[in-house]
Amino acid sequence: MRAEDLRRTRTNVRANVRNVPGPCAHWNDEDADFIREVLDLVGDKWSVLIIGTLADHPVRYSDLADAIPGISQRMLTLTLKHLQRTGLVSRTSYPEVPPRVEYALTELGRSLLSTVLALAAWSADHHGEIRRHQTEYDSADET
Amino acid sequence: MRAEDLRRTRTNVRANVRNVPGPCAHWNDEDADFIREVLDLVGDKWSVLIIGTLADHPVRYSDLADAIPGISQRMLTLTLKHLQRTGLVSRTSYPEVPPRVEYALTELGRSLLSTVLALAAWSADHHGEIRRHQTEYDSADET
DNA sequence: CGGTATCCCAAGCGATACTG
DNA sequence: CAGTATCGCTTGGGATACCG
Repeated sequence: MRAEDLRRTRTNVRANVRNVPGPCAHWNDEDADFIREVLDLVGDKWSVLIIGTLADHPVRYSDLADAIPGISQRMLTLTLKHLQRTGLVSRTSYPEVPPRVEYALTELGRSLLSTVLALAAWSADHHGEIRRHQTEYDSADET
Repeated sequence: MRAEDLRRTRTNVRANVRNVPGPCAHWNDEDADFIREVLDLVGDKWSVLIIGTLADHPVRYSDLADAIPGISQRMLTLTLKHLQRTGLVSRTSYPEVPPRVEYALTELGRSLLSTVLALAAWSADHHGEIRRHQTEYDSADET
C-alpha cells in the first residue's frame, strides 16, 4: 500500500469545517480539527482494542489476531498501520525463521492510553444510567 | 422515525465481540463493550461538536445548525436523537409561534464533556508530535 | 509467520425536496 | 422554525485467496 492511500483516509474529511465562525465555548475551530483527527483515529472499530491489548507489553501480529477475536487480517494490518503512522505504535521485526514481528505502544501511545482509560472508566460508571435512558426513550413512542 | 431504527444503528455492531477470552490488561470484554458503545456514540462525525456547542447554555435547533457549519439537517436531527436517547442531551420545545426548541446538555452530558475535554487537551498537546510522525512515515516509502 | 490484493455488501452521510 | 423523507454516492470493513 502507498503512503498516499493512508493519507487520504481519515484526513481530508475535515476540509469542510475550515474557515468558519467557531462557536464552541471550549475550543476553537483548529482545536476542533485536532480532536476530530484523534476521534477519527481512535473512534474506529478496532483501534482502542489494539491499544488496550498492547498496553503492558509488546505483542506479535498473530497474538494480536488471537487476542482480538472478530478482527480480520485486513483490519488488523490496516489499523496497525494507522496507529504506526500516527506514532502511537511501534513495529519491530526480528530477522529470524520463522519471522517474528512485535508491536508495542510508544510513549505517545501510552500517554493516549491514560486518556482512553478515563473514557473507559466513564463508560463503565454510567453504563447503567445510559441503558435506563435508552429503554425509557424506546418505550416512549411504542405506546 | 421509529425507535427501532435508532436501536439498530450503532448498537448491534458489538455482537461479534461477545463471549471471547478477553486478553486486554486494563479492561475485560464487558468493559470493552461499554467503551465501544461510547466510542460509537461519540466517535462519529458530529456528536462532539454538538456536545461542545451545548456546553455552556441551551441552544436552539437552528442556532445549532448555524454554529456547526457543514452539518446537514439530516445529521443534526439524527445525532441529536442519538444523544437524546443516550441521555446526554435534553430537548425542550416551547409551544409558541414561531415554534422554539432548545437542546441542552444533561448532567450526564456534562460529566461526559469533562472527559471529552481531556481528550481535546491531549489532542492539542500532541498535535505537533503526531504531525511529525505522519510526515516522517509518509516520506519513508517515497524514497 | 506476517502479511497483500481483490471483491463486494452495508453503513454513514450529504443533497434535495417536502411538511406541520 | 423545526423538522421528515427519499436518493445516491462514498466509505468502512468482512471474506476469500494469494505471496515472501
